Amino acid sequence: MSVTDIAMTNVRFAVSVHVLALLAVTEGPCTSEFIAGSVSTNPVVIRRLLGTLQRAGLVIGRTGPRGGFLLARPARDIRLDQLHRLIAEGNVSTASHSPNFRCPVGRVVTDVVDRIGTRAEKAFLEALARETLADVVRDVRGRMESCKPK
Amino acid sequence: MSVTDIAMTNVRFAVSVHVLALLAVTEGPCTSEFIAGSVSTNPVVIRRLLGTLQRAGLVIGRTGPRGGFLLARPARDIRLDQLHRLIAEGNVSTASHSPNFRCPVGRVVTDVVDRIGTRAEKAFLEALARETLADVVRDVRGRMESCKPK
DNA sequence: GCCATCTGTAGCAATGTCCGTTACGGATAT
DNA sequence: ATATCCGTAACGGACATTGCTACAGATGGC
Repeated sequence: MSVTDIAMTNVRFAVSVHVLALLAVTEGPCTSEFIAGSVSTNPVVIRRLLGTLQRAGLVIGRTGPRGGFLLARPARDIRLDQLHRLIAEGNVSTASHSPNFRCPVGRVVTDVVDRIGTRAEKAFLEALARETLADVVRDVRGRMESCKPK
Repeated sequence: MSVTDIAMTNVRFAVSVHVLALLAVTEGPCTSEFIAGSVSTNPVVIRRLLGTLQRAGLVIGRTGPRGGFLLARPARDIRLDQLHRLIAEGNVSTASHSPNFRCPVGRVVTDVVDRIGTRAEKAFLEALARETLADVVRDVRGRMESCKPK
């Protein structure tokens, strides 16, 4: 994704960061209803999103009373580029079209566009890879302190 | 852009690169119908897209017989990041949601996500900025030579 | 001046994606 | 046992984008 597009897709990334930070800050498991309250959405939306993260091994969902979601690993072992790859799968920034192959330009332009997009997307993900969830949590905690109503 | 295509959103960037390369390679003005033939789409779609590029000063559209579209500047003066900014306006990678501000995490997480997205988007655009339309055209010409049916 | 050519744009149907919601089955602490 | 909570299917609505028709306006060639 990327920068290119991502209208709604990016909301999913933002929500994912939000939820993971919430799980890191909170002690004990968080129910989808509690999380949905913080995100301002529906619990099912949260369960759907965290289902993806659970299959990737980032969180654990437990059913039953006292259940909810927990981080599956320490925050410093979750890199933001991994998260973005999970969430934005398929929404590459340089999605390409299907030109007319009988035109000499159309026949080759797809490869050129792919090369450009791959390079830019790599730079995007490398920037995300420089930060982990632990960095995010540190930032969140710092801002929570400084705006505490007291 | 057929029905089976995956991400529709970023196709506009790919088509823009395609069209600009076509304009650079072709001598004289190109009609929207000719361009649409190369892109495999409808002439109106081309006119809509090139309308945006025209307002940004990248191309010139001339009405009437012998009319069509021309590049408004030399290819080396069109950087790909400018093009992407034009096309993907609004679809920034930093799209964020609207959390519950009564939650201490929700209250601050938007700023954190914005910071992350801005940084990654900057890296994306800087990668694009390293290339101009002239580089694209050189690449296209090279590939046209090597796959010429002869 | 007349006319054929082309852009510029509005309007509309079709398509696809994502979200929010309801509903229900299954798992599990107590 | 039972209340709690996840997992998932299903459905409607909101929204974006594309493809298309139609027509007004500009313009070069005769």
